[in-house]
Amino acid sequence: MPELPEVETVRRGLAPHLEGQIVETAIVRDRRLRWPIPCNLARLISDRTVRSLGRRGKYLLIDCDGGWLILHLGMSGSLRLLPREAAPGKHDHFDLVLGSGMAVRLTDPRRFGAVLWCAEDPSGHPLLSGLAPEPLEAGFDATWLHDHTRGRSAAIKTVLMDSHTVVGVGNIYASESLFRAGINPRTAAGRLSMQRCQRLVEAIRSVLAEAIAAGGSTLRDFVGASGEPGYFQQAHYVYGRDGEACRLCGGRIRLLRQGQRATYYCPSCQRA
DNA sequence: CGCCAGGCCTGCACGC
DNA sequence: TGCGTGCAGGCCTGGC
Repeated sequence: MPELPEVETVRRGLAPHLEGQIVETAIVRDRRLRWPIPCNLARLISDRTVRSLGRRGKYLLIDCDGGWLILHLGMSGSLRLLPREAAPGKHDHFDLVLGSGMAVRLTDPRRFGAVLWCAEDPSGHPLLSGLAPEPLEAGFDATWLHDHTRGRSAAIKTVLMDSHTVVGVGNIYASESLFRAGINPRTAAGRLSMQRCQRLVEAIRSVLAEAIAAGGSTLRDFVGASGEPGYFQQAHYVYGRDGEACRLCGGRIRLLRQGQRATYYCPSCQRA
């Protein structure tokens, strides 16, 4: 479920509870995630101190002072902070038990998430080394997007969701960003002008930044027993609004299928 | 029951 | 033959 704003919200919510904490141990209840959780993870991570909680794309990176824990939430993952003795539920596959008496618990019904250990700087890890720039950092700009898309006939919506183009833009924010930029999702990526690349970069940045800001309002509930952190309501312009009226022009929002993923767009506001 | 779901890696087929 | 490219498959459970 989580896209970049949700992952960033989780990061911000957890960071103050993790940084400086000793990891007493890790509890693995079900290793079968996207890749198996390493058997020896508890031994690798026990007694280390968390230096910082970072993020690269949708990956959370826990710097454990001599090793990094890489977390990914997949489609259905969530992390909660709760008392370490709290009884685990059916899909609570992993706990990081902290010296504070709390635990960070991974819940993931579909098990598309990941918990991996990396002994070296994870920027060189195979999963991270080829990733595109961060959308909210300087490396992602119109020049990059323009250069990166030259000669490509694939639809811009598909290209946006490719982590070699920009990280963190999932299905929801791809549709929302293209709407904000006024670009039809089927437009061939290679045919976007520099000006339209500029508009799209700005749209992606603002959509993500607003979603993160909205997520911030849920942080106060992060430690709550009922908390489902990382999920927050956002007023979408197109996503999930098939057949409804466009908030700008009143026309019908349409549903399209691209690469087996749903794309929502307004045919009159978004031109090729 | 079938279909759908916010991710993302892998492998295959294709065209140059 | 080798590359870039673009699909489709696969991993899972839960909800409608």
